[in-house]
Amino acid sequence: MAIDELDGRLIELFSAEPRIGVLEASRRLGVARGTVQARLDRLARHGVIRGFGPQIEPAALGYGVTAFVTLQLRQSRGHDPVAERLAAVPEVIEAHTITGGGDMLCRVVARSNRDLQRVIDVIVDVQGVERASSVISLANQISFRTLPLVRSAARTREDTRIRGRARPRDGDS
Amino acid sequence: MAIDELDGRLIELFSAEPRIGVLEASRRLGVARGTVQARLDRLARHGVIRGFGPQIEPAALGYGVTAFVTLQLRQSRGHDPVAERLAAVPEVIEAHTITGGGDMLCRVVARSNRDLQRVIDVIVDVQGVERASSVISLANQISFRTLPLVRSAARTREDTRIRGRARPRDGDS
DNA sequence: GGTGAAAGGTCATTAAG
DNA sequence: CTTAATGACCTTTCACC
Repeated sequence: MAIDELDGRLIELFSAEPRIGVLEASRRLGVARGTVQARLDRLARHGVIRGFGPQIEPAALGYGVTAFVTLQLRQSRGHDPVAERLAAVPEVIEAHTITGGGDMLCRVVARSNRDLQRVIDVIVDVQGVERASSVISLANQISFRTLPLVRSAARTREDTRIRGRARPRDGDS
Repeated sequence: MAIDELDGRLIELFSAEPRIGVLEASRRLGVARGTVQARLDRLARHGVIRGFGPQIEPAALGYGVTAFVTLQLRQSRGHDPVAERLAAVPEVIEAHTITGGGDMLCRVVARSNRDLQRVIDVIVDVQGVERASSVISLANQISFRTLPLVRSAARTREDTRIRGRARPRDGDS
C-alpha cells in the first residue's frame, strides 16, 4: 500500500506520543479530526498498522540473552510441523524458513548463557530438527525500527507527486 | 524485573484489545482501577512495556522481502562506526554484533529481490564492511512474539509463590 | 462515587480525482 | 462516480477531586 507524507507524519506522531489521541493529533497536523481517523482506519485496514499493543522488552523480563539459531531439518518432513513444535517453546520468539545452507532461522532468548544451552537442547530435541548452530547477539547496535522505512515510503510517494511521474516499478526477479 | 500473574493477564489483555482503557481493564480483571494504573506505570517504569506505539508492518508498505545479512568487518575499525553508517540505510531495520564467523548480523527488507540486490550493494559499500553473505526469508513461520515469554515469566513467578521457594537462579556462565 | 472535560463514532455536506 | 476532507452532533469514557 502506498502512503503519502501525511500518513508518514501521522505514524511518526503516534510513535512518539502514542497516548496523544485523535483530536490532539489532528490539531498538531493541522487537519480535521475525521481525516486523522480516516487515515488511521485506512492504515489499519491495509495492515500497515498492525495494532497499538504494548511493546514488550524481553530483556526487562529477565531474558537478557538473544541468539540466532540456524536449524538443519531432516528432509523427510516439511517445515510446518517443525515450526508448530517450535511455537510451543516460549523462548523461540521468531522463526523463518530461509534460503541457503540452513533450513530455518530462529530468534531465541534466554535468561543466561547457561539457560540458552537448555533452550537449544529443547530445540534440538524437536522432531524433525537435525542439528542447530547458533550465534549469540553481543550487542543490539540497531534495535528493530520501522520509522526510517515509513519516511522512505512516504518520501518516495511525495517524489512521485513532485516529479509528476512514478518511479520505475520493481517487479520480483 | 519479576512479574506476577496479574501483570501477565494485564499485558495479555492490552495486547488483545489495546484501546480498552484503564477502567474497562480493571473490570475485566476484577481489580480496582488504581491497581491497573499502578501496574501499568510500574511495567513502563521498569522498561517491560516499552510503549504503545503503532506496530508497522514493512510488508504492507511494499517491503515484502526480508533477508538476514551477515557481515564480515575489516579488523582495523570497531563495530560502532559501521553500525552508525548502517543506521543511515532505512532498509536495515535491525543490527546485532554477534559471535562466530561473522561480525554483524543485520535484518534488512526490500521491495523485491532485485531491490534487495541494491540494498546489499549499499551495505557492502559501507566503510569497514569487508563482505556480506545473506539468506532470504522464504516464510515467516513464527512472527515476532513476546506473549509466550510473558506467560512463562508470570507462571514461573506464580510457581515460586505456590511452591513457596524460588527457583535456582541462573547466573551468566 | 460524582463531575467537568475530552475522546471516539457517525453523519451530511462539500471538494477533488 | 468514487474517494477523501471537513465540521457538527451525540454518546461514552476518562481523570481528577
